[in-house]
Amino acid sequence: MGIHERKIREKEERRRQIMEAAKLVFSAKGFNRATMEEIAGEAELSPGTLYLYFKNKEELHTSLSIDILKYLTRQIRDYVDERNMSPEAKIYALRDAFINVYEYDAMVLINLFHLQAGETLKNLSGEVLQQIKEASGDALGAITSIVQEGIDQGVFVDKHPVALADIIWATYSGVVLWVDSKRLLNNEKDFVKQTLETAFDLIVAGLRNL
Amino acid sequence: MGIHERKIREKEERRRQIMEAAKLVFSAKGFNRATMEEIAGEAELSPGTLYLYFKNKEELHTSLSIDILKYLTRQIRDYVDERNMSPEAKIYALRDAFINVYEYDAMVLINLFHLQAGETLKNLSGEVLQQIKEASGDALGAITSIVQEGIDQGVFVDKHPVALADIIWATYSGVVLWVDSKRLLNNEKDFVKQTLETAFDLIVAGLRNL
Amino acid sequence: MGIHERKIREKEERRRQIMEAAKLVFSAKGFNRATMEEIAGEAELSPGTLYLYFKNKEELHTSLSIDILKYLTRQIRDYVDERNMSPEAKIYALRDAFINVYEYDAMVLINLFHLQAGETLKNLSGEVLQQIKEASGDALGAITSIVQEGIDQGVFVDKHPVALADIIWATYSGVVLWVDSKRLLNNEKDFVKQTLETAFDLIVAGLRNL
Amino acid sequence: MGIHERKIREKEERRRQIMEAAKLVFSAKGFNRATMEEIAGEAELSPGTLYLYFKNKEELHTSLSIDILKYLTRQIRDYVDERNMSPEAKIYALRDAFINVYEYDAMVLINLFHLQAGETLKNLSGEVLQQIKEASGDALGAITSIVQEGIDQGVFVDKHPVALADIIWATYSGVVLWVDSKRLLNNEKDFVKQTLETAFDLIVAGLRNL
DNA sequence: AATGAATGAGTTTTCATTCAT
DNA sequence: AATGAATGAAAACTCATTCAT
Repeated sequence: MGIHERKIREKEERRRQIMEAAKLVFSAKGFNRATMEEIAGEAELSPGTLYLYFKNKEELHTSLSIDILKYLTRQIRDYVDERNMSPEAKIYALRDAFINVYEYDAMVLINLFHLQAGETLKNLSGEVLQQIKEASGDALGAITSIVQEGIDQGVFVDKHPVALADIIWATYSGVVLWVDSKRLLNNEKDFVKQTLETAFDLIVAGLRNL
Repeated sequence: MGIHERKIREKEERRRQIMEAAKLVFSAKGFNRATMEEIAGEAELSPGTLYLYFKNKEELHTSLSIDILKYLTRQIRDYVDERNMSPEAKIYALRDAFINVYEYDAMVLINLFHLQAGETLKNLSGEVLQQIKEASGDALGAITSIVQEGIDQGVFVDKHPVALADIIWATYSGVVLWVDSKRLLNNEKDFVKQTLETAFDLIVAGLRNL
Repeated sequence: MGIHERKIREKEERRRQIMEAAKLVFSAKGFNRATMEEIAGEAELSPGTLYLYFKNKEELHTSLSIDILKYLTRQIRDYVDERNMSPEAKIYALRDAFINVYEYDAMVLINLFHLQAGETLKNLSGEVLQQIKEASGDALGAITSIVQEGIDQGVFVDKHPVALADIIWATYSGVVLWVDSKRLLNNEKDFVKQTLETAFDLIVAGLRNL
Repeated sequence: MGIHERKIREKEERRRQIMEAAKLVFSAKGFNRATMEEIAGEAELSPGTLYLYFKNKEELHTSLSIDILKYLTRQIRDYVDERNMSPEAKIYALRDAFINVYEYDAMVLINLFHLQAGETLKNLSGEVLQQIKEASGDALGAITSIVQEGIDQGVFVDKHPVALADIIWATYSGVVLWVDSKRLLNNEKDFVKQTLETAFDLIVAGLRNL
């Protein structure tokens, strides 16, 4: 491995280190109350260094979301590309992908939906907005494909597949956020998994039997 | 009408006037970028006056949410209390209540879900938190009653009614937020109504046929 | 008693009522943290009414001080005008006047010395400044007379009587403020009386024996 | 000198620079009318920078007082520790320490007594209150030692030494404040030194001859 | 590459005072 | 005379970002 590769690798590591710190701080404080100084402290770096790796606070925040979106898309694609599955089984596989991603990094996923739901979106710079748009377009596209397949095979109700994908996505984000908020409001335990399972039973029954 | 009643009425009117202005500004800018000065300007009042009616910015913001939650609860209760309806029809009525409320004041509803989803919740004072908790407890309770009735009559799938109510609520908020975010991201038009209709078809089919 | 006299009497009563409330609030909060609204509340009047009796907050505060200064001056003069006392006895009588005034209304006296010591003095309007100047000039004058008499009779050390009066006054205010501050800092009990007694023993011994 | 020492030294210098500016502004305007912006301007720094060195306005103000209290305590201790002096001479030395400190920095000393006398004390945070308490405890303790020594040697009147120290301190602060206030009220010149000299003649005579 | 001290724009909130009723 | 709603100026403090070292 040449010196050049090592440099690149080190740089990537440093990026990770910052994102890891940012994840913790954003999760604990939310976007606005999180300070770059605290993130820097958490990453054991100085504030100035953060700006060598991320253009600004917003971009740092968004990178977390883009990351998880890409991870989610990869997971979904894996299932979609597997040929020998019924559309119905694929929806359940989608559900498992959702649950996996949630369990892989709940904090970042919640961050993503906060971003999607919140005022932050309004204030995003065009460039970053574009990135988010693409990444979420990919994820939605993957879901749409599954639904489309089911419709094509006559197994699913014949509605506009994009609308159905929207509903699936909305249910996913809605459940994650709502359970998180109930956790905060009532100190309830985390029951995202169970809720998603029931939700998908409903969805599948609906898709099939409508 | 005595002088006392008129005073009270005027005071109430002034409160409304401020909330109306706040609604516009919070919707346009989000909580953080909205300034009390701008709200005051919109209400054609001085900044100081706002503080005669609301303890602080947070409380002003939250009263909007509590208001819409109460309005929503009233709407739902109206349907629940009507006896001659099948549970299934009640779910559709619930859907219509949701759509009504959305169409009555989309901006405030989105605000509510932003609040519920967002970091704001973390920073709310105990007292206000309690109010929100109660108001959303009421709404959820109303939904749970409907579901319970359906289960009791053997029409709906026999799952924990609170979990089902959670899913309905999560779908509602998820759809509203997601469509809003697609509108922002892709300049798409508002299709909350259609999406909710399809979503409830799925939900009802699910509740019935599971 | 005519209607006119009653009106005047009522007016005077209302002034008292306000000053009584102001005393409590200024003592509890200090000049800056005390609000006109709180004083009004304490007096069971509306804020606007205060301005019918006092030009502004400052004047209301200062009236308290002028009042106690006048009361103090009257007390001192009573002793000075009594002929059959040795200068030494008069100094002790002065001490008793000081103690009396302190016990009569410690809060207002402390207020006076705060005013005298504090930044408030810098910001007083010319007119009010003049009033304070006169009132404290009167009190100091009375003290000076006593000292002068002692010097004239050859009983007291022959120093500039104004300087000696200053020292007596400074000791009085210093003791009152310092004991008050020790009370606040260390939750000690009020020992102004004892301290003043010892202080005057020292002063008298000094005036005589120097 | 290493780079680390230089940094520390620079930091200390910056602190001084801010305190110097604060001293000027607080003296001219008093605590409340002084603004952080003006202090920053005087120090040729930006407002934000002040907050890197002092938690808030109050702490900046109090550090001035704590500084002068420590300086005063050091001065007094110097005299107390000198063995070959009569208690009486020590009291005169104390007087000179008082005068020295006054002449060294009258403005800050007046500020200290304002703080001690004023409403500020009521609003101090616990931590700062503690610091002030300790610093003034030290100063009072040093004075008490001197008095104690005189009592032990039978030269001074046998009264409670703490009470005597209180009187000395009260006289000091009373004289400084009263002369300052006469200066403000009557445009008189500064005669703290003379007044303190006379005051201490009285005190010493009193301590000895009572 | 990393630092971290300095910046300074931006916002909430308070409260003495006024004035229409 | 009394009210009390409305005013609006004023100031502390925060924090993303820069840049000299």
